[in-house]
Amino acid sequence: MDPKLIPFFKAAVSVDNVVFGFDQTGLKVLLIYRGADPYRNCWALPGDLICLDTDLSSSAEKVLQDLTGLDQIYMEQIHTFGKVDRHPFGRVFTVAYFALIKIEDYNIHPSSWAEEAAWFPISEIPDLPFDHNEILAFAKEQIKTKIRQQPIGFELLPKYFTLTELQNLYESILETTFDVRNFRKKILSMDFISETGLKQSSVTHRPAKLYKYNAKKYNKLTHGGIAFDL
Amino acid sequence: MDPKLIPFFKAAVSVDNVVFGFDQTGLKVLLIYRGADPYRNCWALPGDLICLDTDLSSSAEKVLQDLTGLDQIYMEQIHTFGKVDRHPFGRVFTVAYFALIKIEDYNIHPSSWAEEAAWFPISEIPDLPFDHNEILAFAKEQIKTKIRQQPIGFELLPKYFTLTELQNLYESILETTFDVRNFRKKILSMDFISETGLKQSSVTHRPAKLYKYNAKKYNKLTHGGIAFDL
DNA sequence: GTAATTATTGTATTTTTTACAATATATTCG
DNA sequence: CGAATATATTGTAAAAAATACAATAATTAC
Repeated sequence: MDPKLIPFFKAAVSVDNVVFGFDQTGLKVLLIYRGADPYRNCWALPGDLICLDTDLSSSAEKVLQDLTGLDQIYMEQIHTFGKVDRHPFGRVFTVAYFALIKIEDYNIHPSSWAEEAAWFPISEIPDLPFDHNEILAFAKEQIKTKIRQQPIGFELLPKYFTLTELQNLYESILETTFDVRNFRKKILSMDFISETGLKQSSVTHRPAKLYKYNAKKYNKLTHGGIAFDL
Repeated sequence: MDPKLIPFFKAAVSVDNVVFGFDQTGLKVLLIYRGADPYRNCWALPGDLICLDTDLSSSAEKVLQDLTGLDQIYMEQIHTFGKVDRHPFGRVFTVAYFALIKIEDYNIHPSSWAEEAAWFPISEIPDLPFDHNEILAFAKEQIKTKIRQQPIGFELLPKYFTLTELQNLYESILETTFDVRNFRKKILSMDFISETGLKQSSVTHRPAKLYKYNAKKYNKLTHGGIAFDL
């Protein structure tokens, strides 16, 4: 390598994942308990340095899988953070991703140096190391924008869900409320969720119909240029 | 440094800027003619490796200024590209930014190793080195999305502009056409462009009124939760 | 003053959004 | 079995926004 180039090739790159989940009590974020320096014994976003023989997008998946066991997850890059002093060990740029998962469909297995993993309500996030609070705030804004424009909310719900659950999800993420009738009219008019014929069971009141998301119909719609917008 | 960490700290990070401009003939992108390896004597996006003592966002500005003389420009991060083999000299991650400028307000001064700088129509971009064509395609999509949701189009127009120019800008970027009456109604109803009292001069036909963008009004609007959307 | 060129404006129709409350279906308990 | 409880489901009228469509106005060049 040309000696002039050497000082440029001394950076590390990491990936930090903001994994969102949703249950009846609202939006959650997955944090791990760090069993490695720096910031050992802190809750933090699942993230790690990248091996330089692996593509960035593959690294994002690998980091998440190594720390939590999560595999084959919807992930999207959101932003790269690169303040000089953000990492105590040297110059580390971090690429943040967000992921959306159906909590009940996965067992989280903390591994590698992640000693624990747990879901934290979005409103009860502790102080996190590095610039992780900033990353999380960024991700939260991103998911708000995104969920209004693309049907990613379904990634957070079980395969079969009720319209009330769907509305709760939107209200929770967007921090607003919708009129029940208007919400249903709008969602159903978009025509990419369909009835399953099934109903809720083991509830102590009128059971709701179960619906499912129909990605094919959405794709057909968007190919015609129609945008999802709530 | 812990010996285990050494292999991670061998990456470089670069910034690549997609600078958009606009004139009567449409949307343009600023390219530079490379006078340095690799890909010497090629047109490419203005981009360079980052000095590791500088924050990422400052680096983006610095790289653009060093290569083109452009300073104090509206810039926004769009995506980070990190394929293993994207750079022949080693593992280089690149953070792409887009910038919007009023072509006539700036003189471009290619400097450092940029031998020339020139505006290329968006539809006539040559084959570019690295993954620059991919980056540009990404930026083009981004600007389409963004311009429909935030009043960034004004960054591309002179301080005083006609409604026809504004419409041409939107039609050019969104690759569509709007009805003249409806476009004007919508833009004016948003109430953040105002008449200047001035008119076009030295045109060989009825002169158009000149308008200006009023950022204060837009900010007042958005604080009330109203979104710009075209 | 006539031709050429672009700028500007209004209205009726359709579609979408909004606001608002009564009825339906299930379980539990007495 | 009936009443109480709890949530699910549905319709309509009014307001706002989007759309489709073409005639008139202001300037310069000849």
